[in-house]
Amino acid sequence: MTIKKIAKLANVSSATVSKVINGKDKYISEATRKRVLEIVEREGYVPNAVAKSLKVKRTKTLGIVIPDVMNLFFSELARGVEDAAEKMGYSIILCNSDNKVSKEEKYIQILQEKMVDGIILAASESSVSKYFNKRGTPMVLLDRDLSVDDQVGKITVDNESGIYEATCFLINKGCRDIGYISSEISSKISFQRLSGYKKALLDRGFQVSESMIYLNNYTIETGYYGMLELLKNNIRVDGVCCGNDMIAIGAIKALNEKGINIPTDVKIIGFDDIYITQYTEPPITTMAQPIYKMGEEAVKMILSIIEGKETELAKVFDTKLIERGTT
Amino acid sequence: MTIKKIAKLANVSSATVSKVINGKDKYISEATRKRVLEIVEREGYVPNAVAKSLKVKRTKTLGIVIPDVMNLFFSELARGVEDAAEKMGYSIILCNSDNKVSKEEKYIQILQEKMVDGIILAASESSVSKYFNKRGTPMVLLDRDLSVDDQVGKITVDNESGIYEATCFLINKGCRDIGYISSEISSKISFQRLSGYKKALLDRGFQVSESMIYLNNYTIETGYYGMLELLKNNIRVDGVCCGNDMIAIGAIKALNEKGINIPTDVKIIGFDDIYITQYTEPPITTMAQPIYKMGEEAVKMILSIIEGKETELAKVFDTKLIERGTT
DNA sequence: ATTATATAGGTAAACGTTTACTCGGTTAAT
DNA sequence: ATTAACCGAGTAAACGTTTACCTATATAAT
Repeated sequence: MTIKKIAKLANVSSATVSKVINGKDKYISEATRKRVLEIVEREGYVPNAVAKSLKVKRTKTLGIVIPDVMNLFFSELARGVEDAAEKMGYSIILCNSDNKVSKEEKYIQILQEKMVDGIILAASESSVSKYFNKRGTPMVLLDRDLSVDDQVGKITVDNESGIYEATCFLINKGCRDIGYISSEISSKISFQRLSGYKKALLDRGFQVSESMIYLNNYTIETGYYGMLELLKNNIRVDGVCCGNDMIAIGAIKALNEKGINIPTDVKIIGFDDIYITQYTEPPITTMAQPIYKMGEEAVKMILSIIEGKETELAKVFDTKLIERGTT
Repeated sequence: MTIKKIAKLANVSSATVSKVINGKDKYISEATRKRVLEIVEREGYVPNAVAKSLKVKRTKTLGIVIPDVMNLFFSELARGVEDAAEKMGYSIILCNSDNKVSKEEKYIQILQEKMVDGIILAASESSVSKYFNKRGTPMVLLDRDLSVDDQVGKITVDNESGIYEATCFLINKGCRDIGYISSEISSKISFQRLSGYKKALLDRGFQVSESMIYLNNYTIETGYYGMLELLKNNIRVDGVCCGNDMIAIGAIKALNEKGINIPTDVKIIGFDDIYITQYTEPPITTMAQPIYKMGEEAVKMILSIIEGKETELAKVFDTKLIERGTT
């Protein structure tokens, strides 16, 4: 069923059908309007959005590329994006980059070919600055900052001060030998977080010891092996600041296995506040990012760019301490 | 940049450009092929997939509608789907139904308008059988079975025998008072699971007590409050079979709070084997579904339907016991 | 010498919409 | 009575591809 066939059945032109379907029926009589609508209903007509998109040069579709939906942080981000997009009449194409620049680039190309109206990118850690935005598709960087020369929006969180506060919190709780487990500093956020940890230590009169720092990935495994490593290399460690909550989960597992009590013997603080942290044993104290909200903001920002509105291209959120059982 | 402009620059027809871009260059001289390709590269030409789709009536896009990506079960399903789709050159549009038929229907309509080549649906629990598949878009039901009259593919797991085995396992481990916490039986899977639990009890000479059964949702909260309820209503309970892993997580939290030891005092078994189960404290014993694989199979099946191949329209996987710390 | 086949490429319609523009007719204003 | 404004609807081009079909030349086969 096409608009033309509907038109024939209703004895009107395809223009008329188009108008009534799209509610541009100011100059359509109530009689024809009803008749057309009835036939549309009766015939089970489904509008062809791709034909429409070709004409109006707009797909009402957004692309989102994230490292991995199975990661709770990104699934919440994705959910925030999807919900906000849906409210505004947009669909989203989901792409998992696995933190690989090659996949990321490939996806961005495909999204541009599919003529998405905008791309929301949680860049892989080793992402380079330059994107061939050949089509000039509007883009906003989410969570992961990138020094990019194109005009792109940015939604971030203050990582350095977040980890700074987290570390200070551990110190205030009485920790004296505080370790740090996180990802390699191949990305800006990783650098900023490590920097926050070191700064806090120094500001409070502690020393930074490389044996107290374990860097690998933002994964549970890193937390697990990192904790083991810290325990092996140091006579004592009574607190550890984790680069994110996944790492905290892994660290807790390692401590549990070693029979080390949390929080009595060692205190743990995470970062992100993914929703599972409230259900672990013990529940994890963490520096919360407004994850879902950031997803929402990303679509607000990109829609604003798409609509050509005057837009503030950078929005940085604050983190917030959520104290639970691991401190 | 369009194919026509490229054609002009290369002094060939748009047909020729199209042919070289799509590799249908059997009858194109090496010279023109190179020239066209160079100009394409130089001009940063990006093919317009929506124009192509309109012509070839195929979008290389699949729709997936699931209750919620933030749920680890569905995010793994989604990941399996996305990976398999990507390998076959397909993109996916992600839709969260929140378990609501209204959203589900709305999304299916939109997906059809966007002319996706197929729809993979993890139906909401109260989904009704009939879908207005006006366009006749190929469809496969994933995880959630539905008695549907249209010709749709189905990927499922043997729920009844899965829970049956889980319950038997608890019995074999010495449990005598086994509770069951799960979702309302508003869906086929919920019915089958409850049925498996009851059957196991009866087959082994136990009685089914309604006070030992708590039904609500497939959520952590249900597990938490359900466990509390079971404890309140029964003199003793030494084992509980959970309708899924989220419920198990909630139940464990409740037990931990009550200072009841797992697995000594009460044993817990979950269902699904979402990846977080290995990292909880204690790690959760569960009946595993091949979640990721089921996602992959769903796209294999739908592509096979799309390509008009002779296809077995039902695939049911077995569950597998994974013994960990809660039993 | 004729015919067949392979090579290289062009023409133009079609995919299903939207929309600027046109065209009568009716009503209201001058 | 003329003009202006409003109604209701139709015409046809355009969006960017693909592809069936056509043309023309060169080579090979009979």
